[in-house]
Amino acid sequence: MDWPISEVARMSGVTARTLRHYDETGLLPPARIGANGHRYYEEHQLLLLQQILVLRALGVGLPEIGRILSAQVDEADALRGHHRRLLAERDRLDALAATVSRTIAELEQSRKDGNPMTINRPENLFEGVQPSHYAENMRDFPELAEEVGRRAAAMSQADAEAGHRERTAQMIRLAELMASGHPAGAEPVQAEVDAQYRALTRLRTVSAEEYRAIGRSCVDNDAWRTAYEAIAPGLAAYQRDAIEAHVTARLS
Amino acid sequence: MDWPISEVARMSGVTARTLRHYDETGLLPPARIGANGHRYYEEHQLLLLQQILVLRALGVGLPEIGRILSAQVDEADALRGHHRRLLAERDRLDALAATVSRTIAELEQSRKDGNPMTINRPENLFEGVQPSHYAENMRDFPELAEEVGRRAAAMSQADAEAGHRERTAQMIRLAELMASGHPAGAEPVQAEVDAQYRALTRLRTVSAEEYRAIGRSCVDNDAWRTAYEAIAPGLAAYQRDAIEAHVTARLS
DNA sequence: GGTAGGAGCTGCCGCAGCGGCAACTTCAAC
DNA sequence: GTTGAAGTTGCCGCTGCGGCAGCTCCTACC
Repeated sequence: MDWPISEVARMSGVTARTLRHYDETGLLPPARIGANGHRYYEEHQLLLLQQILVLRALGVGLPEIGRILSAQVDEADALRGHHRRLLAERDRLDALAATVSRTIAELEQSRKDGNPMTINRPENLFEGVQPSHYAENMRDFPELAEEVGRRAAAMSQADAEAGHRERTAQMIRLAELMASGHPAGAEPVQAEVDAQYRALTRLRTVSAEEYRAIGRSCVDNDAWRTAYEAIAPGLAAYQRDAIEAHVTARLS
Repeated sequence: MDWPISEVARMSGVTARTLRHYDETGLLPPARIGANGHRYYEEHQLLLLQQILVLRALGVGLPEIGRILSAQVDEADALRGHHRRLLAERDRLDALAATVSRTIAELEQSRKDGNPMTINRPENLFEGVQPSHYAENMRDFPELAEEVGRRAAAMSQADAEAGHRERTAQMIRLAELMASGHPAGAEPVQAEVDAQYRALTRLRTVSAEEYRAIGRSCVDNDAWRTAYEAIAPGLAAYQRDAIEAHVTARLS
């Protein structure tokens, strides 16, 4: 069973032009090419196309998609990965919708009050806008990521939201300490980090060297750094230094 | 209270380059420009930027975004519109995730069976991939759209899914009638359309002329036509003709 | 008062991912 | 045998920025 290009275009919703483009660039060659030069696709190509479109919907670039598909050993495993990422992206949109909802409420409130609308925490206007672009967040700590993933799957929606709010609150407390001039090694900062560390060890034992690596990731990992810097400039490095100091002072 | 470009970039997560680009193209000029040429943004600009980023996340092009923002009378109303579209987009991702999930199941089933994986309905591989790109679907029938929207909001997740499946089943039955050679005016086709029409009138009274217009929309409205054509080529026109015949034969 | 570093500015070039032609061939059907 | 739909290969163009270079500015420190 094979299909000509127009049928594949109809079934998948992409244009024939796009399919030709994917052939030209080597991303998705057809199963065979007729003596007349026409392209014919089989089931395997449809499965590949599905993956391509899913990844594209997640904002992955075509060259990167090509690498993922060619490096792929188990198709079902790969699909499970895509599935996870789709759900994460869905949650991001959910968060974005919640942000918009909050903005509406603030807008109406200020309209009722008559004051000209003053935004208290402008950062909050943009929660959920960061494009996830195939978040390979925790690739440096695969086991930890797995553990966290398993816990997250078991959590309810409300629990997940509460967790997220708590982490944000932690970051804001840290930002305030930074703004008020405390060096990273100062007592109140170290108390915060200690609380963070103990929350982490409740999940799993973390060695001093591992914790130091996590601290470095606050700056080195793109996604994490962005999250910190969105709260306040320099916060990522501040968190890293605070962890550094904590490890030196209390874990060695 | 105003912020320099780097602060806005940090808070919103976009680059300063992007903000300059939005100024150059007139999409988002800063609140004021200092004597030194530096750009400064105030709260109103942050609110506009939020809308720009939300719309961009929905796949709306920058020129279109510009038109929407300038045509906007009530900010809160506009935000409510964006909010609805965000939720719709989230649901699309949900559908896509479900499709992937189903593919995984089929893949594992065929692996257990040992047969080389045969796809029964290849179309099903691609449910949810059509980019919604600011679906202005029912703009031709604003009242009907509103009614449907209100019902949809009151429905549970399961109800909504069931409704979607039923509509898909209708389309497939129609496609089979078309494939077996029945003309659009033939009895079994007309029976289908009659059932559709009666389901519609249960929601709201629909005049003959209105129903004819809905029929034309199956072909003229991009989103609807795509949905029909994804099932079978020519199905959109077939549905339109069937409605046309139904109106002529039974509603006049 | 010099100067070093960071942030801002204005160009300008380039790239990804196609869309939209044009010009030609092929296929299926009547 | 003709005709209309569907296929092919090019090539040009667009969008939405990223990434420079080259310059100005401001602040801070010595």
